[in-house]
Amino acid sequence: MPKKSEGKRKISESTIKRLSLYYRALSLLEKENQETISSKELARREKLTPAQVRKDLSFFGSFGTRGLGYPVSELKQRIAEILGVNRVWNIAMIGVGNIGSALVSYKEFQKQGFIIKLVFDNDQRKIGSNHKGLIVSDIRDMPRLLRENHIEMVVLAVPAIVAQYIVDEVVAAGIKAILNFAPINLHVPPDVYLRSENMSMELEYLSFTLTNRRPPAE
Amino acid sequence: MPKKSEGKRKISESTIKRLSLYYRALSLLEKENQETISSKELARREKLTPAQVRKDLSFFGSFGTRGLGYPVSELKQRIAEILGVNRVWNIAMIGVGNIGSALVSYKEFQKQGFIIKLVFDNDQRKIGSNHKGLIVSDIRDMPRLLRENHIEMVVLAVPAIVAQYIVDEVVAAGIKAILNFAPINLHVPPDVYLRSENMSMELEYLSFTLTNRRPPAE
DNA sequence: CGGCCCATGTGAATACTTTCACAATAAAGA
DNA sequence: TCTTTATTGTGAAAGTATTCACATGGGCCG
Ligand SMILES: NC(=O)c1ccc[n+]([C@@H]2O[C@H](COP(=O)([O-])OP(=O)(O)OC[C@H]3O[C@@H](n4cnc5c(N)ncnc54)[C@H](O)[C@@H]3O)[C@@H](O)[C@H]2O)c1
Ligand SMILES: NC(=O)c1ccc[n+]([C@@H]2O[C@H](COP(=O)([O-])OP(=O)(O)OC[C@H]3O[C@@H](n4cnc5c(N)ncnc54)[C@H](O)[C@@H]3O)[C@@H](O)[C@H]2O)c1
Repeated sequence: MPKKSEGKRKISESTIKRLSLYYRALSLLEKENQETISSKELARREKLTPAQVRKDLSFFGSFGTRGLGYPVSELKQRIAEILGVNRVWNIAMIGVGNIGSALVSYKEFQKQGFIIKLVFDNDQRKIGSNHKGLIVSDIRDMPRLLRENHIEMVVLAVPAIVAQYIVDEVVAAGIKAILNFAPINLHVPPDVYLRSENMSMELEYLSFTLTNRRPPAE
Repeated sequence: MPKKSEGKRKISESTIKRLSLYYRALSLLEKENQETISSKELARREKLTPAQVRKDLSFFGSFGTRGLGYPVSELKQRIAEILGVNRVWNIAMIGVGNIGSALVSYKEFQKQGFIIKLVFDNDQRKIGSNHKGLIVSDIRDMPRLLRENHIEMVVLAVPAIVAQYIVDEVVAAGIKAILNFAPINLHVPPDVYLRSENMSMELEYLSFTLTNRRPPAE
């Protein structure tokens, strides 16, 4: 019997990220009609250890069969439930510039159930224009439109200088989950979940490793 | 005396990422003409603990003055050296679609010393066209052009299905650092540094937290 | 239907990261 | 010059995450 709805299971960030990896791997395996997969093979594909895979899954229950492995479709379905991706999420994009447009054009999000229903900007030339089937709304109508459209997540693609201001408005409108692309440290109340993508940080990470890598064996 | 060039100092991924945060914070402080900053204040700005800040910096030397704090400009300069961003890095973008174009248009990378010198595609309609002052090159000329232009990092913005193939070519051309945007697990030799940005994973993380958050106090 | 095989599930051990707590010490003011 | 004050730098402690290692038990073959 799966031991769900227990006390305060504290799941680590790394475990959640790995669940995303497992989910992606299982989706591929399902397409290939593979019926079961062992922790060993799943670990190999994602460059992890078999124990790591089993431990991660064990936080949520016992999904495998000893001697056999995990049933691909069933495990995929269970992870979808855990991640909350067995449903549709309505999303609003704020800022339809370079990165905002690229994200709106990206059809994969929609396939995964992340539906961009609204896009906002404050540029009069953009408001009212058609972006991949979506009419750009005026940022001033945001609070009302977010509520009317049952938006639960917001993606922020505005200049860093206005990002905190916009976040405050988004929070005031009752949104609890924000994905931010502006390279700035944003402040939100504790009940609002904020994740930031920072591409410069990744480039700096590469810069660090290239700069500090062990010199090639002499 | 700073204890650099010691044995096998193993710096953790989290420490390196925080160095990026400190660097960004120090750049802002420098603009505001602030001369010194304490670990306490730096920690407050980046939502960390003062001990964390001091410990991170202590891996690389002693940069502060007891009773006073750290000299802003000097510390910024030292972190730039540690991260390897006190210089210019030549970058090639592969794939000039939605996301590739957005990144090429982004002027901040250039300001930080990450210079996109070449862009590649395999679409005949795109090859030869002008993208923000850069002529799109034919992917078939990649190995030669990467070498001729002293490219040291490659950003990958091609469809997932061709990503492994392109990575193999990039590795064969001698590149040791790759930033990948395709949502797929790429395999590279151990001396090649690969980082991946996965936006779906961040959305799934938000989905997880919204789904599993403690219910509002009753 | 009995026994062997194999991979799970999980406590315990290990490894890694963060925080604590305080001695050391530079600056500033008396 | 001496005292006070503030903040660093760092071992040691506490807290997390990962890996080990093996008992457990379902599947399958004979
Ligand atoms: N383009 C990239 O590749 C890239 C990479 C990393 C980070 N970023 C970050 O993403 C953000 C957007 O970058 P971009 O290149 O798309 O910039 P951009 O200037 O092309 O787009 C920003 C958009 O936000 C809109 N905007 C400005 N103020 C607004 C407001 N108050 N309300 C609503 N909309 C407003 C602008 O009209 C514009 O359409 C920036 O913070 C940038 O630093 C971009
Ligand atoms: N657009 C987004 O917002 C977004 C978000 C997350 C991830 N991604 C990922 O980034 C990658 C690119 O996405 P996109 O939306 O820009 O796709 P896109 O189709 O707009 O662009 C891909 C580009 O790569 C080029 N290309 C294809 N095969 C090539 C080859 N063999 N050699 C050189 N160039 C080749 C295409 O001609 C095209 O210009 C994809 O892997 C996608 O999953 C995109």
